Amino acid sequence: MRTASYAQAMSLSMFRRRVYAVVARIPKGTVLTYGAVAARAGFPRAARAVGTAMAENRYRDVPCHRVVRADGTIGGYTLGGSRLKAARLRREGVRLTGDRVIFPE
DNA sequence: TAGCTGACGCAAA
DNA sequence: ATTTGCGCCAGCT
Repeated sequence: MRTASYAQAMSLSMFRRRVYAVVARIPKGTVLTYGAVAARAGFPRAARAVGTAMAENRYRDVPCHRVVRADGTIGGYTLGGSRLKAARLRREGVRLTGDRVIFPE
């Protein structure tokens, strides 16, 4: 099932609360890398764990498709595959070349 | 407590 | 451009 908001979730670890809070604020049309999310959440070396947290995200207000790899490649997308993830990003205005994100400056 | 598993990151080959 | 290897870490068994 899919809860409306991560903020209402009652049994999330502190790590995931912070991570989801960061992802929830990523503006439409922009992206952050897994590592950047980890750093902003206060766990600078937990990029990998952020990936796991995204893979298990169940909240509508956590736009996990806006989190991509540091080298610009899309990264995974449990619901629909990286192909759909790229499509959603393009639809939001994110610049891509093939399946690679073009980071602004 | 000890292992194992990934929507990762990065350097090296 | 790819692939491999290794370090990292939270979460689960």
